[in-house]
Order: sequence, then C-alpha cells, then structure tokens
Amino acid sequence: MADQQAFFDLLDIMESERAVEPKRFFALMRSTFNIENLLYIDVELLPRGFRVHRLCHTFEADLPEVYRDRNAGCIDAVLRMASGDIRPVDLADSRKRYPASETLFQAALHFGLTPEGIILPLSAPARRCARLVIQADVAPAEWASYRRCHLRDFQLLANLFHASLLESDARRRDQHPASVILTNRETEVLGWAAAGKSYWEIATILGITERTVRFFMTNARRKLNVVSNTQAVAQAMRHALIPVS
Amino acid sequence: MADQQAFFDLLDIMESERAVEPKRFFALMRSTFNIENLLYIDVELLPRGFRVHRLCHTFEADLPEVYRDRNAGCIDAVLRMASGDIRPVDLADSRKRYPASETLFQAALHFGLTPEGIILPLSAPARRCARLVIQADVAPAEWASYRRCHLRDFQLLANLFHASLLESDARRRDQHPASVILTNRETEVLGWAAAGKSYWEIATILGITERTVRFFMTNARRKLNVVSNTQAVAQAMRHALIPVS
DNA sequence: CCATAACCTGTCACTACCGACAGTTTTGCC
DNA sequence: GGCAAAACTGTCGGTAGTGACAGGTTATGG
Repeated sequence: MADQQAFFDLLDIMESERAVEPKRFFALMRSTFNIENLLYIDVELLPRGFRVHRLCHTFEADLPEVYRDRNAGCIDAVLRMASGDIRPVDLADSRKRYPASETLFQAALHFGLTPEGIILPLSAPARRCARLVIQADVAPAEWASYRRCHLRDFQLLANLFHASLLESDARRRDQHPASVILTNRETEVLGWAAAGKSYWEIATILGITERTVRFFMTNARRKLNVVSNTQAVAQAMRHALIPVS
Repeated sequence: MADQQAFFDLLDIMESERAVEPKRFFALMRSTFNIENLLYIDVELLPRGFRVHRLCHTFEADLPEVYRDRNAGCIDAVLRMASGDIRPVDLADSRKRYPASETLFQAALHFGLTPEGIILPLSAPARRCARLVIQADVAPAEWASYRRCHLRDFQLLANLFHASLLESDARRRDQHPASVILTNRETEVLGWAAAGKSYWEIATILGITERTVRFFMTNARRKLNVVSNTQAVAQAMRHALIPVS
C-alpha cells in the first residue's frame, strides 16, 4: 500500500486549485502512485461517429493517429456501448466485455499498455462521455490488491480533475444560454407538438380553441427566435424547456 | 481516522453484490463510519418543477412532506442550480452558496441535521440530478479532518451504490430503446429540419430536389414511428440520433 | 446474376402550418 | 383602481407538410 500522506497532499492540491493542467495532474498522479500511463478522454457522441472535446494522455504522441488509422469505427462502437457505464471497469474486463475493442487493445499493447489498469467513469452531460484510464506499473499478481487499495483515491481524484477541466471550459465560454422563459401554456403546447399532436388535437386535449393553440405556439416561436414548430421543439429540448419523456 | 479494514469490507460488498438495497447500504454506511444520517435523491428536472425518481433517507419518515409543505419552489430552484455541480459540496458551503435553500436547512435542523455533512454528486443522464447527502456524527471541530479522511471512501461507495440502483432500474425496465437506425440522408434532413429549414431549403443545401428531401423525411418518420416532422425531431433528439448542437 | 439497401425523382390531393390583422377576459401585483 | 402579463378567440391568405401513386440509379454482397 502506497503512502497515505501522498494521497492527501494530492487531494489538497486538487481541492484548492481551481484549474489543474492535465500535464501537471498526470505528473502528480505518477509521482504519487505507481502509475505507468494515464489517458483522459471527453467526447460527444453523434449519430454518426463522435467529436473529441478533450484528449490528453501520457502515451507516445502519435497514439491517436495510430488508433484512427487502425479502425475508427470500433472506437465509435465501444464508446457508444461503454457510455452508459457508471462503475469503474478493469481494462481486462473491458476487453472481455467489448470484443469490438480488441483491435484497440492490440494497438495499445505496442504503446506499452498492460492489462493492469482501470477505466474510471466521469459525470458528463447528455451524449457526452468522459473517462480517465489509469494504467499501473505493478505486476499482474499485485494488481488486485493495488486496485482495491487505490480505487477510492483514483475515483475521487479523477472526479476532481474532471470537474476542474469542465469548470475551466465553462469559464472560458462564459456565455449564458439565452435563458428564455416560456409560459405554462407555451410549454404545454410545445410538449404536445413534440408528441406529434396537431393544433386541433392539442386544442381538444387542452380544452381550448385551435386558434389559441396557434397563439401560444406563435409566442413560443417568437421567444425561441425560430421559424417553425419543428425548430421550436428542437430548441426547447436543447434548453431543457420541455421534458424528455 | 476510522478503521481502514471496515471500508474495504464495505467496498467488497458493494463490488460483489449486484443489487444493494438502500436500507442495507445505509445501515452498512452507518456501521462503518460515524454517520448520523444519509439521504439519497434522484430527480428529473422538468421545465416546471421536478419529478422524483427515488428518494430514501434515514431521517424521520415525514421529512419529505414537511419540506413540501414549507416551500416546494425553493427545492426546485436549488436542485436546478446545483444540478451542474460536479464536486462534492459541504452542507455549510451549499447553504452559503444557495441562499434560496435557507428555508430547507432551517426545516432540516428540526430533523437533527447538522452542518457536518457533505453532498456528493452522482453521474446522471440529461436533466437528471442525483445526490447522496452524508451527515456525520462528529464535532464541528473534527469535521474538516473527518471529511478529508473519508471523502474518497464516500465518493467511491456512493458511486457504486448509485450504479447499483440504476442497474436494477435498467433490469426492471428490461426494455431496449428501439435502436432505430437512420441512413445518412435521413439524419441530415432531420438535422436541418431541427434547424428550422423547410423542404425547399434543405433541398437547396443538400443539392437534391425537394421531392427527395420529402422522401427521406417520410422514411425517417416511418422508422421513428411518428406522424410529423416535429415529432420526428423530438424523437430523434431523445434517442440521440441527431446532434444537440 | 440477383437481391437488397440506399439514394434519387415526379405528380396529385389534402391537410396543417404560419404570419398578420384585431380584439376580450382573467389574473396578479403595486 | 390601474397596469401588465397571461390566457383566450376570430378571420384571411399564403406556404409548407403529408401520404399515396409510380418509378429509376448505384453500390454491396451472397
């Protein structure tokens, strides 16, 4: 078991500093624990493929290029399947659970990756998927006890690191997202439109005239600064103004 | 500092058992650490108010009712503001940061809540907000060192407990969410429709005829089993078939 | 070579949506 | 009481969306 004090020193740093650079965090992690490599990835899953928000790691610089050349499709598939995971997953377990990722692991072996590592899930907004991969420099036989001992450290520090990055992103953006306020009726009407109801149907449901439904929808379109009901529903869902379900 | 072994015993339980009942988890937590009270809450934020998915706690049984009677609006506001938090937050800090929650704290004091506690953020899908509140039975002067010592334990165990609940929810539902596959063109036209473009505009953008755009949109509607373009966009956004941005 | 899927196009008739005109009634707050 | 905002209604004319008809082209894989 590694030095307890070293963890608490690192915890103090992560809690006190507002913005922690990835390189610094990686260096601190490596000096505190017996870590061989770290990889942080934050992507947005799109209907086709994905968009990388942030990717930083301690592997050789051209690792992403090699992965991309090998098979981008399988990265996509694995990210998609794993995006729902909430528990930490061992690299070995991940390899078994997602056979599609075998190509990735084969490629990663050439960069020095060993099975003694863990994938930590990180909180992320909708359609975002963030992970911190930690690969330890321990013998296979020692991995289980090492993991058991440091899982709590890794998960907390990873969360704090992730929070630090997201917060600095938010500070950089510094853009407040419109904050449109819809009335009760406007929200209701939008919700029913999202459910595929026509003006006449919504009017019947709400017990008002079709003309009034149109009035609310027009106001909603004007407030959302859009030109069609379809766009209005999309915009309202983006800003969480109408429920998903 | 509490017994290290007790934590690892609890960790083993949380990692080995698929479904951990809240009452059991709470009891284990209380017997392992000097915990006075625990509260787990998982809500969905709606445009107006919120919907509670799960709420369990060790306070007196009528705590939620008292809260509701006091001021439901402020719960709403605080949940909304705090939903973006990723870091653990001390109860005292939360009270200072969200003045709107003062009424809540005043009410909670009557149920035995003390400021020596922490709010742990938990991974949640879009518009969902889950938290585990842990209130320790320690003297105010000891809180800082207690927190520092056990934060990593709490965060990891809370994550595992949360994962356990979500997984059992998923098992209970046992419903695969359609998994509709849209073609490239169908995805494109849906995306432009969500951007407020008309058939004619989309046709011009994509360099095809308006009729063809209608063809793709009709196929998309059929696949998504919906009756209007508006509903199709809403459905596609729900299933993450078109990007948010 | 045939089947399949994706992509592409045309016409017709009907319905729904959209903006702009001009109001009334109700509700809540100072 | 006065005021503002929300809720509600009516009519008109133009544009957009919708379903059903009936095709053709290209690429992929068995």
